[in-house]
Amino acid sequence: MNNLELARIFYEIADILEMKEVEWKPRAYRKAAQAIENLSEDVSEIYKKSGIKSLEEIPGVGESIAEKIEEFLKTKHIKTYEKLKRSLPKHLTELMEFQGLGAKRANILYKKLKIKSIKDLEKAAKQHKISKLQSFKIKTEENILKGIELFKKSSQRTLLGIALPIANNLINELKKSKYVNKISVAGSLRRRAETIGDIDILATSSQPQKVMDLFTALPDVKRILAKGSTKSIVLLKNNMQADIRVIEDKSFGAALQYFTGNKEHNIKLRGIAIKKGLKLNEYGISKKEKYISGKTEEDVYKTLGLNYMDPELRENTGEIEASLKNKLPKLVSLKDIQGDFHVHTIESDGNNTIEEMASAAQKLGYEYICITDHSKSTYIAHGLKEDRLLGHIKNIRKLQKKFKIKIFAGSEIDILPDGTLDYPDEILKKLDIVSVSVHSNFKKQEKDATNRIIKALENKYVHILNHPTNRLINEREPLSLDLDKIFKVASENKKILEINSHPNRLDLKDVYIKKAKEYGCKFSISTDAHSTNSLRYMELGVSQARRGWCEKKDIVNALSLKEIEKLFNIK
DNA sequence: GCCGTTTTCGGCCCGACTGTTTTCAGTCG
Repeated sequence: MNNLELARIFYEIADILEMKEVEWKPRAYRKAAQAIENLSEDVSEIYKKSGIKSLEEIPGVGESIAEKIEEFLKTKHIKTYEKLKRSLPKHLTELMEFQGLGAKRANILYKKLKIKSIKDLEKAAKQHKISKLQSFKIKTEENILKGIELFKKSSQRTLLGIALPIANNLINELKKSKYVNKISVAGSLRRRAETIGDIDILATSSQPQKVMDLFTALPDVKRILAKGSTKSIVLLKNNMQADIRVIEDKSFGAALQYFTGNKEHNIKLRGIAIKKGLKLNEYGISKKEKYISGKTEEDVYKTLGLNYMDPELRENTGEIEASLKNKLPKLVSLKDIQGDFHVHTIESDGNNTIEEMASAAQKLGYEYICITDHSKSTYIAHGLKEDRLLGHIKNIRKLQKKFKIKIFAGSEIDILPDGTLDYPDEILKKLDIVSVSVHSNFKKQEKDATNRIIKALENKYVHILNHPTNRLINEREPLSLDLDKIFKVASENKKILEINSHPNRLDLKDVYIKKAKEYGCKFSISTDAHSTNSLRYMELGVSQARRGWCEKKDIVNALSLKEIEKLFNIK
């Protein structure tokens, strides 16, 4: 749990140094912060291996930052940081988070008007003090006032599951135009990050201006934030920002690569290009001003001596190195998925019947589905007591006769605070597939919380651990867990970890999936659907599995029905 | 402050848009 705190500190150090007009260091601190943020292992674990030396192996971390990490691990403080913080007013770096204000202009505002926070900024703008400054005119003041309204509303990133359909809608609208040739989403959305800052769209056209007009007039648009000849930015009605960029056909691949990012991935690619005497930008790869390639992303990677890599991998977490060694994973895809192991019905807190869920799953082309209603302790969700569960199982067996799709009888069983399960073993024996979840006592200390889950995983009837960390994105912190220990136990006991596809959950999350995979764990990608519509969340879970470098062989519900029956010993 | 198959010193991604501007700096992604 040190990584996020350290990343935050290093980002702030970067901001403070930038305010002080220190050159280059801010970039170094940001690079290190980003690397630490994306680690799949806690820095304390890395430090345990061989101290400062192993810390320096983190890309972007050198001697000085490694020492600061050590200091933090030992004392929970970093003296340089405390000192830097004291040298500026408390909230000053908050100004840099404001759209349109960077270090330079924030600094001017502070020096000339003593503006130290967003609150001060709002006050000064309302009193028209800003437009009186020599280097700030009326337009800036207006933009600040507009920006404040937005700043209050939308400090949170949007869930992937919400942004994706909105973006698809925008793209479908634009596709209708004869002026739009090729079009795609780019950015973090194309990489299928769990949350999205803004929607990036890339298109090709011989008439970019027409596309700008079209885009800024779409029905979802609330306000135009910028409109140029090849690039525009709008604010959507749901307060998300959407950007479009239009280029020529011959640059589509290069631009798509460029705008998909992420930033660190791109910087590394450009480094590779430079070493080969090439220049890489959004228009293509060139040598001495002469265009070489850029029509497709495949061309771009090939020219750089790399294999094509799926967007979900492009986070500069080893994919470029893997590509150079021809060791990129062949990622699992939605069409590999043969069934869903986690769905609810009206018997507990779902909205549809067993028949409706089974029939919807059959329509998706699945071979099997597992009905997993809640166990008795989740009384809020009408969890089933033993007698009701036995009746439920009987009902499932009876309904099977009406369906081609295999309906497994399962249950989402509570792991009680002491690690025992909500049903006794005699009941578990009667279920085809046993999956277990934590639904209470979220605040336990790491040791207790970890032991609670490990005890459940050691039950020989348990097959799957659902939403392992129990986080809700933007809402609830994950359980405090020693995940290394849990992954180790899961792997040794051949227990399956769920990748929960619900937009709010996406749990396990990408970096932990990758880590668990290294421990040899297998995964089930499930929707936790409470209605037939939500079965479609599967693509979100698959995208996170892909971000965790999973191949078909890592995913249990990519197995055929026969293989599943063999795996779970179901007769 | 970091980094190295051009380098242990001297570089550090690069281009669009806005407005502070009329030839350029600041900010963003």
